[in-house]
Amino acid sequence: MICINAAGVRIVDTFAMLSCIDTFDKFALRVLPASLPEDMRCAVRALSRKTVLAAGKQLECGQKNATLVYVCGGATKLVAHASEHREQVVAFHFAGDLLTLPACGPHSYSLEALVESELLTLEYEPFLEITGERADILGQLLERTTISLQRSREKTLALGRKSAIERVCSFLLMMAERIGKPGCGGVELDLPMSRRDIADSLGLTIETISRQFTHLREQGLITTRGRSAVLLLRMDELEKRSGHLSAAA
Amino acid sequence: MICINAAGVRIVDTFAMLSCIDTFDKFALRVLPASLPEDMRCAVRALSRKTVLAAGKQLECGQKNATLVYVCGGATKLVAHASEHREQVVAFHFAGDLLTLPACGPHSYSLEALVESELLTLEYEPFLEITGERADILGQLLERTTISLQRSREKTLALGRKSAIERVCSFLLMMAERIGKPGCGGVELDLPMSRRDIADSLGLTIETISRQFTHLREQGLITTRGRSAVLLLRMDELEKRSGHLSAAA
DNA sequence: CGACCAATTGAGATGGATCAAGAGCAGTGG
DNA sequence: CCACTGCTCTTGATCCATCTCAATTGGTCG
Repeated sequence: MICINAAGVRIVDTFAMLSCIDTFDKFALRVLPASLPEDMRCAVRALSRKTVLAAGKQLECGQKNATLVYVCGGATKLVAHASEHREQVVAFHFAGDLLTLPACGPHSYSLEALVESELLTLEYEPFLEITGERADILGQLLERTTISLQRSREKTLALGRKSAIERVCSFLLMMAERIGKPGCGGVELDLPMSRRDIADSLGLTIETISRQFTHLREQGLITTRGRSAVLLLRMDELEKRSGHLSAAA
Repeated sequence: MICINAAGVRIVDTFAMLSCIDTFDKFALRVLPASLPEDMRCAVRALSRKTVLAAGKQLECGQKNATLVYVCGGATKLVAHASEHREQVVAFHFAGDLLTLPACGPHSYSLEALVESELLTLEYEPFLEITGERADILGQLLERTTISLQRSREKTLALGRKSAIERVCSFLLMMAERIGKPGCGGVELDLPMSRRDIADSLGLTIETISRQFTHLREQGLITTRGRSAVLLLRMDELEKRSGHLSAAA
C-alpha cells in the first residue's frame, strides 16, 4: 500500500487501502453480526485475505485445510477434478455467496473465477477457533451451508435422472432465479460462464449444450445474443421441460 | 404405553416406555451437549417424535417445513422424486447420522427405511427456535451438514463425470468406509439396500449394477453371497477403478 | 416345496459422446 | 476500417456406453 513513484516520492496507495477495507467490510456486513466485539472482529480481519482473481484464474490455497470463501464480487465456479481432462463444476457462486472450499479428499477441488472476481478467504479451522462460541455466526454458516447442500441435492437429481433438455431447462431457471433480471418480454440472463462450464456443470458436452440451446431457440422459448446473453421468453414452457414437479401438476 | 391384556388387566408397557426414552437419549448423547440446561433439554424432548419404520416404509411428514431426522438405528435412503417412475437416491443414512429432510422445493423428498429403522424427528424451525442460541448445538449441526454437503459434492462428480464401473467402485469403497467390517481376506459388507437402490443412487439401472458386480466378481476383486453380502478382496484394485485421485498417483 | 420377487444374463435400441468441419466473435495490429 | 488470429460456439455424421425389453435363474419366506 506504500510505494515509491517515478519521482522517488513515497506515496500511500489510498485506493488499494480503501479497496481492501472495503472488501472486508462487505463480508462483515453480510456475515458477521453487528454486535460482534471489536477484538473478535479484528481477529477475523487479521485472518482474512483479499484476493482479486482475473477471469480464468483459480484460487491458490493449501489443499490440506478447508477454506471459507466469501465472494464479494464477480462470479466463480467450484470445480472437482476427476482426472486430467474430466472436470465437474460442483456449483457456481456469485457475489454475496459464502462457500467452503474443501480440503483434498478422494478428489481435489478448486475455485475458479469466471469473470474478474473479488474474494475474501479465511482458513476454516482458525475461523471457527475465533468465532466458534458465537451462535449467530454459526447460524449464518449453517444456513448458507444448508442452502448449498439443498442445491447440491437438486443437482444430484438432475445428473442422475434427467435428460439433457431437462438439465438445460433446470439450469436456465436456476440461473434466472439467481442472476436474472426482468427484461423486455421475459427474464434476461447474462451468463458469466462459457458453454464448457455449463457442460461441466450439467455432466454433458459443449456440443449437447449447444444443440439444446438451438432446440429451445427454434421452439421460441429463448433467444440468444452474442455468447452470454440469453432471454428467457416462456418461463412456463421451460418449467414444463425442466422436469420439476410443479410443471407436472 | 398402557393397555389391557387378554385377562382384562391394565398393564404398563414398560418396554415401549423405556424404548422411547432410550431413543431420545441416544439422540441427546450424540447431538446435545452434556451441559445443556434441563429446561432446554425438556423442550427439545417435547418437540421430538420417535418413529419406527418397517423396511420399505417412508417417513410421513408435512412437506411444508424442513425436518431434522436422527437415525438411531437401521439404515435409510433419502430419495428425491423426479416423476412417478424416476427416483434419485440422494444419500444413504445409517445409525448415528443426522440429516435434514428438506421441505418440498422444485422436487419432493422422502426418507425411506431400507431395514427396520428407529428414527427421531424434530421440526427444523422450532428446534432452532429453542437451541438457536447454543453455539455448541449449531456447531454440531454445521459439522454434520458440511459432511453431507461434501458427500453430495462427491456424488455430483460421480454422476456427472464417471463411468458405470467407476461409480460402482466408488460406491463400494464409500460403503466399506461407512458400514464395512474387516472380514476374512478383505472388507466385509452387508448391504442393506437392494440393487434398485444402488442403481437409483448411482444414476444407473439395476441391470448395469448387476453387470458391473459380475465384472468385478470375474476379475476376483469381490465375492458376493446371497443378495446383500459383499466381500471386497482387492481394495487397491477397487481404488484404481474408482477414478479417485489417490489411485492415479 | 412352491410362490414370488430380486438379481442375472442376453439381444437390440438409443441418447448423448466423439470426431470433424465450419461459422461467429473478440482482440490485435496494420 | 479491415484483414488476421485464435478463440468459442454451432452443426453434421458416426459411434458407443448404457438403457430397454425379455427371458432365466436364484434367494427368501410362507
